[in-house]
This record gives sequence, structure tokens and C-alpha cells, in this order.
Amino acid sequence: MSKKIRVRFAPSPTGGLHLGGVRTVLYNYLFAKKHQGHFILRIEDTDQSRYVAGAEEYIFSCLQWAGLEPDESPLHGGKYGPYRQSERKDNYRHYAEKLVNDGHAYYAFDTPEELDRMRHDFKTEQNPSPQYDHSIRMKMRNSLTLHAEDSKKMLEAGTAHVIRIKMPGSETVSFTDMIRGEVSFDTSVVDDKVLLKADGMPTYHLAVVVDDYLMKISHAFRGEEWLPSAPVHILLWKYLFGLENMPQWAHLPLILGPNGKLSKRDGAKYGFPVFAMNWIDPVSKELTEGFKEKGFLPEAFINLLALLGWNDGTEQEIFSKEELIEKFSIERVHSGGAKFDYEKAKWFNHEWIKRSTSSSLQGPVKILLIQDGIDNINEVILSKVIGLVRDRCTLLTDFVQQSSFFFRAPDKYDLDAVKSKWNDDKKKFFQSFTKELNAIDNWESAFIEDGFKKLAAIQNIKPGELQLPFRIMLVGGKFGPPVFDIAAVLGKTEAIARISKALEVFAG
RNA sequence: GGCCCGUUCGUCUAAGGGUUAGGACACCACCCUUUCACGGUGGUGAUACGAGUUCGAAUCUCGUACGGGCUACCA
Repeated sequence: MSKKIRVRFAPSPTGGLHLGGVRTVLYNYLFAKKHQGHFILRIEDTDQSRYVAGAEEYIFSCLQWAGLEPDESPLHGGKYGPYRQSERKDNYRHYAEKLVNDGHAYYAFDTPEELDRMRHDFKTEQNPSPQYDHSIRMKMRNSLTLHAEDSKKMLEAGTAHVIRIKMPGSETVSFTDMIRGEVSFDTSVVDDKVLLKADGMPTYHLAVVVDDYLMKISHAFRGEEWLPSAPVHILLWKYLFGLENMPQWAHLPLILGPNGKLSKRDGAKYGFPVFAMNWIDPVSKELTEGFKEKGFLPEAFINLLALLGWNDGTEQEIFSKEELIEKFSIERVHSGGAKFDYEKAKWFNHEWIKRSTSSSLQGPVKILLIQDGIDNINEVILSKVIGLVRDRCTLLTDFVQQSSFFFRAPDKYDLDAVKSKWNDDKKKFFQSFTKELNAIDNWESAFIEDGFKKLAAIQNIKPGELQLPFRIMLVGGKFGPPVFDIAAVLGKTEAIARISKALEVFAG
């Protein structure tokens, strides 16, 4: 109870950070903040063959964007460093050898070719993927089958070898998962996982246990894909540090794509992003779009992720980060996997945009407009514009279409919308309307509308038939906020100029 | 194949033995609006199947089916 809450997210820096990863970060973060604990980010880079340049920096950018920054990490420092496993290499061999000495592990000298042969030779219809396990290990080249002297000589000669855990022949290993309750495994069907690789680096299995111990991790949350190897970790804890010191486990349900587990490799093939932010593969230069660039607000992103597998038991769906911290509980996380629904994700974003203040939207929208080539942005006007179009934008990127015409006169008109009903009477109306507008001193939406309707009445034309042409003149298309509001924001000179220009286009 | 996990509307989910099985997204209709949205009202739509326990089961147990994950000197 008095134990300090310490949780960690331990990604391997091999590419983009996908939805499931961010949600794992989120749940860790929320749990830590709720219990005044620490959220640690540990880089699991023990596989040097999978090193990807820039991936670590990318992960930090994603967390920063999402507002889920760790308390301790390679970047933020902390008392339990280093936070990169490659820099902790020296820690692991000692523990692996202790396991060997205690009879819980052994040296194995099998070459990759020998392992392949084993898999091939023992493959049967009943057992399509044979494992290096208790039934096989006595047929392989390891310190269990070799004479002690021979093993020793090989080790001294520097023969390539790994250290494998010696799984008990028949034991039941069980533990209580915070989400699933009691889960048990029969050790006879778990293989002798490699703990220490030939290059001296630990595998995940050894590293996660040693580092969680050394970093005093109190609760370990990870994806459900780790459940099958949990018995290995439990046993390692038992042999090395004692079950009483083991963190509490919670295996999070998977986030599924249209066909099973969301895969990093599938990138944007689903028609929606899977990464938090744009990821450019350093080798292939291939770009995979992220939620950020797609136009998601970080608040919406974490909100929707939080609700994918968790709810607070009420009907509330929109939660700020602070509310999530207050209300989150790991016990209310679902045990079943959740299929990601992009439509609902967009709804969350829309809700957040509608609730955002104009000023908080201003920065990101301005950047988007500048990217679209608009350079004369007046901040006061932009703020008004955002207030006017906000309800119409589901993604941040929608602001470009919805507000660029405020800063740039249309160069194309939806002529189909006016042409068929266009006539001389309407043309005359707008010619007089231009003069009418010129006379307005109080340039506000209500006065413009008033003048418009009065003139329509005098000329005996239904105002409704004039509004659409007016809109096309100012906007270029059939969209946008109420047309008189647009005219008001545009200003007298610009509004009149657009009418005059459009009149020429319509005539031609 | 083996092991593990899971299964309530199309999707995300509520209901921890007693409800007309609730909400949200999406979809449909209507209202509002002579643009597009927002908003409002209503509607279609689910407990995988079979046994058992119980006065009573979506809820507990077992079996079956289906789905997913794992089965590397990757994490």
C-alpha cells in the first residue's frame, strides 16, 4: 500500500508508434498520475539488428504531442537510469548466469542451422511448429547434454552460445491479472526461451524482469500479445527476485483493425491512420500518415483511445485528460479486444473541435492556412472565422476548405448552382445591392441582411432565390456559414468587389 | 496442430441473478435551416449456440462454435 506506484512503457524503437502503443502509454500515464506515481519510459533496444534511425526521437515527439510525457526516460533522466537497455547490457549476464548456477537455465550451443534442422526434423502434422522445450532439449547441444568439461571448454574458447531458461517439466504457473483475474499455464507446453543472446544482449524476457526489478516497477501493463510468455516472466521473478516483489500485471486487450491485430506494417492501408504522427521510414522513405497530421486534436486522440476498452460506468464519453486521470481505473478495462472504428474517432475529434475555444484552435489553423498558401492572415479576423466555421469541421484540416475563402477570393465558382436560375432580374438586383451595401455605415450581418431583404421585396424577388447566388459570389461554392455573416467578416470593400467580379463571371 | 485470451445492436459499450437489455458512433425519417453543418425528435438494430445451477441467467458452471493472440538468438 505504501509502495510507490511506478509504471513503465517499454517500446522498441523500430518504427512508428501505433494506436495500441499510445493507448498503453495512456493507461500507464493515467494510472501513474491518478496514484501520484511515476511514469517511466524505457527503450527496449536489445535487438541491434532492428535498429531504426530516428525512431526513438519520434516516440518522444508523439508523447509530447499527445501530452503524455514520462517522468523518467532517456530524455528526461531519473534515478534509475540508464533508460535504454542497450546501455544496461552489463546488468543482464550476471542474472542469466545466476540462473544457470541455480539450475534454472543452461547454456545452449546450437547454431541457427541446427535449430532450423530441429524445427524441420521434428515437424509433424500434430506439431507443425516444434519448440525447444523439455521434450527436445536433451536432443540438442547444450550444457545439459554435453559433459560438464566439454561445456566449460567451449565457453572458455568463446564458442557462440545462448542461455536458455529451463522450463519445469510439469508445473502450473498462475498469477492474477488485474484485468482478467487468475490465469494459469502448464509449464510443459512453454519452450525454453532464450534469455541471453549470443551477442551478449538479453532478450525481452530477461530484460523486462531484470529492469522492472531494478527500476522498482510496481505495475506492469502491456498488450495481450504478451500473455503467452507471462509464465516465463513469472518464473524468472520467482527464481531471481521473489514473487513478492513482482509487479502486478495487467494485459491490455488488443486494438483490432478490420482484419485482426492492427499492424504497423499495414500503415494507412485501412483508410485511416494507425500511427500517432507521420512516420517516414528512413530507408524506404515511405511515409505513413499519423493522426496528428490527419487533423486530430491531441485531446480528442487520447479521449478516443481511452474509451477504446475502458469506460467509467456512466454514459459520459467526452473526457478531458484531467477527468481521465480522476476516473480511470485499470479494473474497468475490458478483457475483450476492440475493433477500431474510424467514424467514431472522427466524431470524438469533431466534439473536441466544437468545444475548443477559437483561441486554442487559432495556432494550428493558422499553420494549415499558411501551408495552403495564404499569407495575409489577420488574427482578429481569423478568430471570428474560426468561431463561424468550427461546427462544420470534423478534422483540423477541414478548416482549410471552410475558411480559406475568407482570406482569398474564389477563383472558381460553382456555376451549376446558379446558372440555370440566373436571369437579368437577379443581375439587376445585385447591381443595385452593390450600391445599397456601399451606403451601409454599420457593417454588420444583421444590417446587411436587412438591406438585402428590403431590396428583394422592392424588386419582387424571393430572398431565398438570391441567397444561393450571393453565397456563390462570396464563397465560390455551396458551403460555409450563413452568407450575411460571411459578408460581415469580409468587410464592405471586399464583399462588393466579390459581387462585381462574380457578376462578370456569371455573365460570361 | 498446441497453448492462452475473448464473445451484448454493423462498431465502441452499460447492465457485477429480477430492466420493455440502456447509451454513443454509423444508418434512416422528420423538424430547424432556401448552402453545408450544428442542434432537436423519432426509428431500424444485440445478449453466438446447447446443457446445467436457480423461483428467476446477458450475468454463475460446463461443453460446442466462432474470433483473436502466441508458438524467433523480435519486441
